[in-house]
Amino acid sequence: MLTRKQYDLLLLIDKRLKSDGVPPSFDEMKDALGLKSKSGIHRLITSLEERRFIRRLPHKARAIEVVRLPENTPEEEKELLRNNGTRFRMNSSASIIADNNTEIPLYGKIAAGTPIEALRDENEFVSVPQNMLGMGEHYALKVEGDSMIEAGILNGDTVVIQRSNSSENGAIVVALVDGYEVTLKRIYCRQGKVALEPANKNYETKVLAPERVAVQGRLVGLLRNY
Amino acid sequence: MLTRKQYDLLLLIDKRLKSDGVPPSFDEMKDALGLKSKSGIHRLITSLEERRFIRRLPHKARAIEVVRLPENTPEEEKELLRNNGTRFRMNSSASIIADNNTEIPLYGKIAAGTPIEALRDENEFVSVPQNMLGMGEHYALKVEGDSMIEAGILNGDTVVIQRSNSSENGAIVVALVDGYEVTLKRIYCRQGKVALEPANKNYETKVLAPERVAVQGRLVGLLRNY
DNA sequence: GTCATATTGTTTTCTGGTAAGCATATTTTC
DNA sequence: GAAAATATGCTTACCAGAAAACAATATGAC
Repeated sequence: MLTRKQYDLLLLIDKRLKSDGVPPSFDEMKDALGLKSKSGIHRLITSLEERRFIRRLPHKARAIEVVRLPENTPEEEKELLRNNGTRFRMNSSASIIADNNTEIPLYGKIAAGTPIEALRDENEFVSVPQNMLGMGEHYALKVEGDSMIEAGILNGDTVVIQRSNSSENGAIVVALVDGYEVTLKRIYCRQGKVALEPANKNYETKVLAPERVAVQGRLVGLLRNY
Repeated sequence: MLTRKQYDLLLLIDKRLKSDGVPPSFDEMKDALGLKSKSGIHRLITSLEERRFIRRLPHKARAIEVVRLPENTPEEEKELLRNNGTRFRMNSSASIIADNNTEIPLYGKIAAGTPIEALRDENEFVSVPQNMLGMGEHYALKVEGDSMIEAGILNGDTVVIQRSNSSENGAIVVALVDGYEVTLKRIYCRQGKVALEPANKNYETKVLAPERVAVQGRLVGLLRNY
């Protein structure tokens, strides 16, 4: 996940945050890593941000925050981290990864009849209360259209999806039909067929052969802003 | 996240709050940081407010509150903070967990026709994505009943309310009627009367004299778990 | 009205972050 | 093993923001 330099820099920032409370400036990082210019640091920082190990405010001095540390931190280092903050361990070290990972990627929009727009590389994220997340991988989609309006899912809502290939009967899922059309629908299995049922009288339930339908995830949460 | 000055000032305010119960004035802060003018303090305070470390009331003397402390306060200082006072610990540790999720109090349930159950002292909290919150104070309510179902607000949903006494026409608000009945409704002002309109054909719009209705807050967000 | 507190403005200085260009390792891929 | 992609190193230059100082108002408290 990280290169040596990126990793070293991340640990440095984390260390400094814990010892001083203030993150190092680019110049200080430059010195600490033994570089002669800041631009290298700039690129490392950019990578770390892209990979969501740190978060920052653009154009602000020392506006860096460590979001998480890499999982594979060597044992000795982990030991160190652990001893650094026994009581407040929740915010230090890798435990963050497990329970506090509250940002999930926003993959795009979903609407009846149109495929998801591929936004994945744009690196957009949505923050979600962690109690909304269960096990496994989650992502978010923006709902477009009114096909699920009777289930209280409105145009513009953000839905939280747990990645999964299976589904219980009657669950609301993200389903891929014929490999290109993605919809958010209630799913039922009836006599060897799969029914995708919208929650809007103006739309029709589609009954399809199981081969044509691939479940991509299960609806686990919904967020709406007014 | 913070520069040295910002960080020092934040700790100073926190310390004074805990030892005296009263935040320092601008002048006192100026002296404590060894500045020769208050304007610097003003700017530091502004940055701290921007970054949501403190909250303040405009035009009020010493109206500063510490919302949270930086994630990576050095251990010794944290130790101090822990021993000094529990006052703000809930808040700070809560937001430490996940910077992007703030915890707001869950005051109880709200339903057409029945008052909010007072849960306030039970100290229940709900975590919400920070981008759902605007300025001011927020709280959460659990929706009971189906009176707003056509607005996509279902039984069991959690609504996020921004405390406020006023409202725009057509907004969904928490309204207190005759001092005892609390409902979540769309509000309209018509010819000197106030209309509280449910989003369900089976319920009726109430038209009341303005004196009988007190707006308690404005709907700003909604959370649902499946 | 007076005093203490807050807000706003301007200027200057300096630190810190951004950016582009080019060179050099290092890793990946075929 | 060579080509390609990625990561890193270094330089220079530029610009934005942080900070300090001083001044002038505005506002709330009493």
